[in-house]
Amino acid sequence: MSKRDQIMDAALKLFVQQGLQATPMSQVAREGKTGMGTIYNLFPSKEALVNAIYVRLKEEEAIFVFENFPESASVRERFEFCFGRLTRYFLENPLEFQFIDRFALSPVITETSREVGSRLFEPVIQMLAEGQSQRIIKEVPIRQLAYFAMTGCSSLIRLHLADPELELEAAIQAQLGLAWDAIKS
Amino acid sequence: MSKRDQIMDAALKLFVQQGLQATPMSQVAREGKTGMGTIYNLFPSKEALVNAIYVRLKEEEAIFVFENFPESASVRERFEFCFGRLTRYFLENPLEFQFIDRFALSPVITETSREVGSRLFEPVIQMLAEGQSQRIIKEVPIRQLAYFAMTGCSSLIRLHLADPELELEAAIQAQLGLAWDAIKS
Amino acid sequence: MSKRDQIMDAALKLFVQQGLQATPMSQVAREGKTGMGTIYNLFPSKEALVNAIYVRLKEEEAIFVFENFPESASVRERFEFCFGRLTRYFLENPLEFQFIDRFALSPVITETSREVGSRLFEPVIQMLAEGQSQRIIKEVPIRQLAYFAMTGCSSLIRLHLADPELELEAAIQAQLGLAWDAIKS
Amino acid sequence: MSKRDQIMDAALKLFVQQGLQATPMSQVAREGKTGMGTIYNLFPSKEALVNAIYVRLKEEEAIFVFENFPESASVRERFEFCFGRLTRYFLENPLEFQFIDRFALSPVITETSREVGSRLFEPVIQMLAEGQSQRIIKEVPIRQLAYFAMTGCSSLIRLHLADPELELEAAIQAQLGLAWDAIKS
DNA sequence: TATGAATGAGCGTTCATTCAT
DNA sequence: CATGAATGAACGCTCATTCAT
Repeated sequence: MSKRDQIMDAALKLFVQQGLQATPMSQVAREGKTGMGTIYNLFPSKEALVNAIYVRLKEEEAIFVFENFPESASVRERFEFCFGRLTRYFLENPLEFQFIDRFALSPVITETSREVGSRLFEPVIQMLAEGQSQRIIKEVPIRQLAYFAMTGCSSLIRLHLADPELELEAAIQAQLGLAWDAIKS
Repeated sequence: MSKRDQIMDAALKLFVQQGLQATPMSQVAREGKTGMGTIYNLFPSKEALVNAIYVRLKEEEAIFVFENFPESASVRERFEFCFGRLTRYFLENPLEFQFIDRFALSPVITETSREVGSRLFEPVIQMLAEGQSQRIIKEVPIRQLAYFAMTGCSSLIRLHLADPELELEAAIQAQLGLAWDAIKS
Repeated sequence: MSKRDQIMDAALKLFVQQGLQATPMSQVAREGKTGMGTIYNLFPSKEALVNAIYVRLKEEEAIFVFENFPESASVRERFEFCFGRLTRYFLENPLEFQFIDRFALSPVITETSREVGSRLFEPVIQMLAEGQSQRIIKEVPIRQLAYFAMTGCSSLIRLHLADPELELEAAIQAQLGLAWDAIKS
Repeated sequence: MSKRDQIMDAALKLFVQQGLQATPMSQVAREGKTGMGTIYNLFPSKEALVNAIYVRLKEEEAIFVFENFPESASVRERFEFCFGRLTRYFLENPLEFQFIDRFALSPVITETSREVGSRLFEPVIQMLAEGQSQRIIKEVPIRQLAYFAMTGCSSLIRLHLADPELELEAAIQAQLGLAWDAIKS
């Protein structure tokens, strides 16, 4: 594994477990099995490291969610595909979820980084638009629909983190039902 | 206004605008028009101040949301009452919303403080349970329904903060529709 | 008991038990059952309080040591009288001993305060001078003799504080023997 | 000279000249020609620095006092050797003397550090025991004798610090005479 | 390129002192 | 006179960042 990845992985774990400011760069170096200098050769600052992790996570998320995306399937099928994938991705990668959930809105994440995150929405937006033109989806501003569905998705993962006993498979199906019923017209 | 309130108000504003760690206690003192010592006479540490603000906001939120709550109205009416109030409260108090939204999951907020926040859910949980026994609400674990609806509510406020142009009155109505359609059976 | 004495007694105890800088004036006020303001009405500063205690202790010490001093007894008898009294005084007043032992050389004690302490030496010096002219005492600079005998006296009390098991009456007699044999010609 | 030594030397001087609490760590850094961080890389806290200095001084003292110690010489000769060396060591190293004299009994010096100091006594204790079995030394508890002689030794150095005019060589000889006459039977 | 010892600005916190009551 | 809430300068300590090796 590259030094770069070692550092990002160590930092991801520590930032989530301890918080951003409670994690000194020296600890990131130790856990990442590198020296301080190496980190600063690869990332100009702590803030840059945080942003690099954010962007990488968003990219991985997008890749996972849209891999084998059935472009020509029905709106309903596409909706369930991508929200199902998203939910599963975060359930299996709790560190990644928590990082995004907790730091996305923090001022350390720059506008530029946040824009990368928006890319993910594009196919969703398009799908919802198509659903609206087919009169399958409610006539509500698309971004409002998208936000609503995606934060609904986060809520399940937070619930799971708070209570790991939860019967997951059923919960995921139920959650997709809630989200779809919310937006379908 | 009491010193205590001056300090909490100044801190709330600064913490949201600049972030927790980017706000030195000396700045809180200056904005709160007190000396550092006064803060530390009232709050044992910075962390305690953050938690005190969190708890106060949660209490104010609960008071606002459940004031004149129509206990004997229909489930649908009660649902719209409290989610409508919650949405309006946060739309009118963006600082309060952002503080809760951003710091609730941070490790500085103690479990004890978080429990205060849960109190707020109780009447909502009860309302949903009643709806389920009347077969108006889906047969999905109640906490899942509650989380889903409440984070859906936050999503509108985040949307509004990102894009203040949004036509609010219509959006609130739409949002209540989304949430209700999600959970009704 | 006067406020002044309450404060000095509380401060004496706390300063010895915790150290000077580890004892806030607020704690002195609390233990002395007064307010902060009262302390500052009676003593202009913390330093002044420390010095006032030092001077009072030195005066009490002198009074105790020279009470009923047998002015016309032999040099040997006077020697044993005053060193015996000094030893006993500090053995019975360990707080007082520790305060003087530990803070006398600290820079908080002013030259002026220290001079008060020297008064105590005068009759001792005079006694030693008389002993020298009678050829009973060694021909060594008198201050050297006096210092030697007095610090020897402290050593027994430190020993007692470190090991309270010590058989005291015998130790005091032995100590007087050591000191006398040291200085006698 | 190592950073560690630079820091300890600067701190020794400042602590003696100004007192412990009157010396900020920032001043130690400045005088020691290092940054604050370097101090805290080498010593976990100010207290640890004080203790490290104490232990180092005690070790240096022991080395100086017992170098070329005539193990097989007479008790009298050994007595004069080590008390003579001790006296000279402190007369030549007044900073070192004052540090030990003033802080040894302060609560910042831990029990652990103090124990290091006691090592120094061992050969002295043994020598006195030997003297007692030869009936040269008084039948008084050995620790009492040792304490008496050693604090007697300090008294000369304090006298010298108070009055640097003192004719030293004669005073040292006189002092050894006082101490020996005190303890010999 | 990789390292980690060195740096010092900046923070949270304390506490001697004041002064309105 | 007695009080103690209010003050803010000053301290111990941390940690992001640099740079000589």
